[in-house]
Amino acid sequence: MADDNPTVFVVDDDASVCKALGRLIRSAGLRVETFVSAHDFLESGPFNAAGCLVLDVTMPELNGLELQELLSNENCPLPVIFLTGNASVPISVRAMKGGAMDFLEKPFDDLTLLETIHRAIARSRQQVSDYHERCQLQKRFESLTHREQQVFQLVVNGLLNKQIAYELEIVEQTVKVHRARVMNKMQADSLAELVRLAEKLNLQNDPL
Amino acid sequence: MADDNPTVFVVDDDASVCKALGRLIRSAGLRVETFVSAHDFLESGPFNAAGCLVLDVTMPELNGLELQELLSNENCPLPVIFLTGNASVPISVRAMKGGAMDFLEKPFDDLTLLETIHRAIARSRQQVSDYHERCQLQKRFESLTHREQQVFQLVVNGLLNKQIAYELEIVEQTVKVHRARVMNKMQADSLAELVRLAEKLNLQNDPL
DNA sequence: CGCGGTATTATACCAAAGTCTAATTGTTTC
DNA sequence: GAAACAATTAGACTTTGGTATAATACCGCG
Repeated sequence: MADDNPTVFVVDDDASVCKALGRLIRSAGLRVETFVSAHDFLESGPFNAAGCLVLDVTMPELNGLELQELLSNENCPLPVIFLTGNASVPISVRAMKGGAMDFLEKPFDDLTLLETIHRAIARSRQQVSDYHERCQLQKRFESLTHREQQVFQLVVNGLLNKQIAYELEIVEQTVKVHRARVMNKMQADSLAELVRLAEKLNLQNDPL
Repeated sequence: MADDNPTVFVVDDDASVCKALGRLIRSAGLRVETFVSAHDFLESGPFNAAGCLVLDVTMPELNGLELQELLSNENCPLPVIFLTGNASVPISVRAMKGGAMDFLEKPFDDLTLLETIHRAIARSRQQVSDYHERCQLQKRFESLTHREQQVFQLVVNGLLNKQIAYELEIVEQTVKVHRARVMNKMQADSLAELVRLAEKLNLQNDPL
């Protein structure tokens, strides 16, 4: 929806590998950017569009696993595919536990890699669109005044206007005013929708 | 809540390994059952209580990976921890992609294994309780008549009674009757709660 | 000080939802 | 065929929710 031209980022300290991978991926009709170090890659950020990352595990300075961890801490929407020549089980397990899309040993099958890349991009698209949606929601929520947020919370907890009024020690009419503004600002046109928005915002259910 | 005595199932074709693992896990205060083959284990099912599975990868007949896949197809609530002597990267990756909790190489650290087991059990508890909640919900939903299910769907889509009446080509009063029965049978005491129940039931939002 | 934003309340009214009683119809089941 | 269940509708009534207009009060900022 946003950017229908996803980029595959290739990071490998071996320039010839970068070149070969770039050629392969480009041949599949995808945009590619290659980097011979994690630092080079990081400088080209930030990454908020869909895409994926093809990563060599063993690199000087910042290796593949470290880069993966660093990115995941920043909610980077790029799924990671590891490539490696001399891998060990603990490393591959760590990579997968870290949320890697796949972990391929060289020499790998070109088609396998391309297929994995396509799955990664599909996931990335989903992540990016979810993220955007959540951002917009969050923005709307923050546009609510404190009182409106309180009323929002209590409304989606299922309380009646009169009960909300009692909780907040105000009058029912005041609740109605806040409630109407909540519906407007959150762009919800039914209570059902408002509840769903609250769920997406992780508004707790129980807390009084 | 349900069963506060989780069982660790150990499956390894080497009886002495079973024995040693049993001793170790029991020493941590957990209930253990050991099996020397996947078939033996499967016959002791079904497994609907919390627990976890400690699994050798290489076994005759049905190996660890195959057993994992088989169980995951049945929504088995037992997280799997793999143990292996002679592992390869592709196998560990496949295991992790299959949702394994961890993949440990022998010789492994006892404490590491126990810690992993505890995390697995915690996850299993969550899965079991989610599953039970979902079952109860599903039962309630199925206790609704067809008409009531239709009304349910349209209500949580945010339609007004009169709109629902128009959709179903009936009169508003009839909708009210169905709606009241839905609230009763679903044990929801507010529209907000009903919407949340619908979400948990994966009732689609849009479809007319 | 005046202006804008927020919170509050009152009044009044309409629309929507919930409840209760009661009746009719069709289907299934014993 | 009677009993049980499901679906439907009518009528009457109450409660709740939504909307509009208006007014008061507080606060911070320029």
